[in-house]
Formats: sequence, C-alpha cells, structure tokens
Amino acid sequence: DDVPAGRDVVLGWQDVQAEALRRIQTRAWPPGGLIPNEAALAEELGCARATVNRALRALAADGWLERRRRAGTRVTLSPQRRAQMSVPVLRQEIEELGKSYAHQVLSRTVKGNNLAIQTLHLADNVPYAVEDREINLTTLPAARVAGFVDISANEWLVQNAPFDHGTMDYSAEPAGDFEVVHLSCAADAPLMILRRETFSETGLITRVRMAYAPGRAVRLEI
Amino acid sequence: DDVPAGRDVVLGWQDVQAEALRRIQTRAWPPGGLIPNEAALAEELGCARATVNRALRALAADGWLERRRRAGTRVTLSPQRRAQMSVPVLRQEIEELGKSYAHQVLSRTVKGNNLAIQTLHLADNVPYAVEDREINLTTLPAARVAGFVDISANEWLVQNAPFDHGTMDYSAEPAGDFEVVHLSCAADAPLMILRRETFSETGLITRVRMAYAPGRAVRLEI
DNA sequence: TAGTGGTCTAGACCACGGC
DNA sequence: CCGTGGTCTAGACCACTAG
Repeated sequence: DDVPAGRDVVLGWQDVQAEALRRIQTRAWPPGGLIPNEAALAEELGCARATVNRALRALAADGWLERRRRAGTRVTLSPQRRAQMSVPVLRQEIEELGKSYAHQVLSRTVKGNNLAIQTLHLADNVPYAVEDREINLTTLPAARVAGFVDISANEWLVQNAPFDHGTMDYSAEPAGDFEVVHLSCAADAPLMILRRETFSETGLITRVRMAYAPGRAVRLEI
Repeated sequence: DDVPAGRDVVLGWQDVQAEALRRIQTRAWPPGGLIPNEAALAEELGCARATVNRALRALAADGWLERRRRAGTRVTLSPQRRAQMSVPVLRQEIEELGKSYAHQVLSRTVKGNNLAIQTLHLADNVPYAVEDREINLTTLPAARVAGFVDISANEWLVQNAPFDHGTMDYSAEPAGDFEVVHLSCAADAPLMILRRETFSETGLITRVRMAYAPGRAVRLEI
C-alpha cells in the first residue's frame, strides 16, 4: 500500500512480455525480423537475462516468436495461434449442465487381447452420446476384469489409464442405424463424431468413437 | 562424448518433471493428496528450488497438479487434460495438403460500422469452405478500404488484426441453400461448421461462420 | 569456432491466503 | 501470523548450430 515514491520498480517477466508483444504488434519488430538478443534486451530494460528469457520463452510458446540457438530469435511470419479445449469426461460435462448423469453398457465382448464395449450415456435420462470403444488388454490388463457398470469405461480409463499422448478427430457424419436407435434421432441427421486414440509409453491403450446427439458443439478457447 | 565416470550428473528440470509425473501416475502421490513443498523436494533430489519450481509449474500447466500459495501443491483429482490445435489459416491448410489455393469474394457490404464479406475458398479449384464474416470497423478501421481480393479476409486479418482472445465453436449442421450452391454438396449433407469470434482489448474484431466441404475433420493433439 | 539460447544455482524478497 | 509458491538476480556452464 505505502510504496515509497522513489522505490525502484522491478520489471517482472510479464512486463517484459507485454513490452515485447507491443513491439511485435506495432511492428517495431517486423514479422520475420531478428530481435535483439537476450543480453541486449536485459540491459536495455534493466533486468536480468533470466527475466528476459522467461518472457521470450512464453511468447515463443504462444507462437509469436521462433527461437533457435545461435540463430537468435525472430518474429513469427504468420503467428499460428493455438486453441485449447479441456478433454471431455462425459459425466462431468453433463453434470456441469445441471443434468443427472447415467450410463448403460450396451455390449461387452472380449476377443483375444481386445475388449470391445459399447456404452450409452444419458443426461436426465435422455440419450446424450453413444460410445463404441476398444481397449487394448495387452497394455491395460486390469480392464479385463472391469465390468464398467458402476463406473463407465470413459471414466474408469481417466482414473486408471494415464496416457502420454493421443489424438482427437472431430467430424460431421450422418447418423447411421446404430445412432438412430440409441440416440433416437432421424436417419442421416448430422452428428458430431469424435474419434480418439490414446497411447502410453508402451503402445495403444484405447480407441473410441463417440457419437453425440444433435446440438452438441465443441468449444475451444484461443 | 567423453563424460568422466565420476562426473556429477546435474538434475535438469525435465528430469524432475519426469520423476514427479512417475510418482503421480504410480500413485506414490495419490490423487487429491498434498505433495512435499519445493524446498523439501529440492533437497531430496539434490537440485535448486528453482529447478523444482520450473518442473512443477510445467506439470501444473499440463493439468497434473494444482498449486496455491500457502496451501501447497496437490495432485489434481481427475486430471483434465487439455487438447490443442493450431488455429487454421485456410491458405496454409490447403497448401499443406499439396493443393493450390484460391479464393473468390462472393459479396462485400458496408453497413454503418459493420463490414460483411462472403468468401469462397478453393483447393485445386474445388470448393473447400465458404466463409460468412462480419468485421467491426470501429475496432478495425483499416478494413474499410481493403478489398480482400489479392489476400483473403481470413489471411488479411491474421496479419493485420492481432487479437487477445477468442472462441471457436464447431458443430455439425445440415447443408443449407447457401452451402449447397457454393460447396456443391447435397442438400442436408452433414457439414462441419466453425463459428469464431475474436476480440482485441477494445472489443470485438470479427465474427465468422465457416462451412467446410464434407469430409474435413478437426484434429487435436493431446 | 564463436555467438546464441537453455539451463542450473544460491540467495533473496515478496504476495497471497490458510490458519 | 507465517509457510508456501512466485519471482528476480548475478553468475556460470553448456548445447547447439550458423557461418
């Protein structure tokens, strides 16, 4: 509260980041151009190199800068911003809508080292999504004895199968017989389809195809 | 190459991160539980607190940990992983498919401080997406004199209108008359629709509805 | 080979917010 | 109040790589 008037204001890394971003956006640092190195900026701005480093690293992570040893730091030609979404866990997603969650196992089959399971997810007893999943029992033997009745496969996997990386593909597809029956939608209605694969260090854990009832949108924040 | 056998191996922050992640995944640090504080970990692992700090900060950014001053660091109860995608710039997206990009301005109307522009994007002369856009001339006066003929509105905005934040909503919708005509697809064909709004500090910059030709998927990496 | 970013360290001060 | 994470500093060494 009582900051003395003459107190040295220390420059934080967020201040450095803001100043650098200003220079990028005003084109004081033109697109594709080389910017001063960390030591020079630190001296100019009156802070330590580590502070400049953190600020520039953050800008690089956000896609504004490209940094390479020896070659220096350049302003990205066309800033490719990244959009983020949190990976959906259906029960949470539905409960956050203020609805009650329930699920039904439609089928469960073990064939060799592959477990196939189909699940219907309900929000307030209305079909919300149908899930068609394979689980690799080689990488995840514990799944062989799980019934997925009390806890859905979706949620069980989140809790029991930490994964390294994976992919998610959304597409728009017409409803097929399977979806028409379980989501009670019209034939050929446009549905949002999610295909997801997740991997651990040792290989594929699970592959799932999720068909959402009409109306569900996917929101990402930039 | 010739590392002396007895050389002190310095623990890097990525090593600390890997070790912490191992403890989370093996439940040595149980979900919801408090983990040792930074000073303790630094001593245990034999590195500086700053190194531990960076590792734990990275894990928190990835959703594995929740950190609060004074309250300490806990393992996230249900790790809500985040998925990322790079924001599509159509010309780049198409050229990365090995196809030639072109675009046509379908209409351009100024009404008050609002510029409406419709654009068709082509890949190898085949319709790829139609764009229906509004630009706020109050926040972006420079757009009033741009024709968007040489450079599409999509790309012009990327280069000239840096934004702070925004939202992207994908949904599956049946093709309407507008899409049937310009994407030459069947009526009611399931299309992936993207609605995006971007904002600067001073307000809305642009709002766009993009309808993609059938078959285009949205890929996110986890 | 020399210049640049990447990182570690030891110490320090501070803001936040449970207690 | 006071412990915890958040950050800054000054200095140092290293890895990478362009020229």
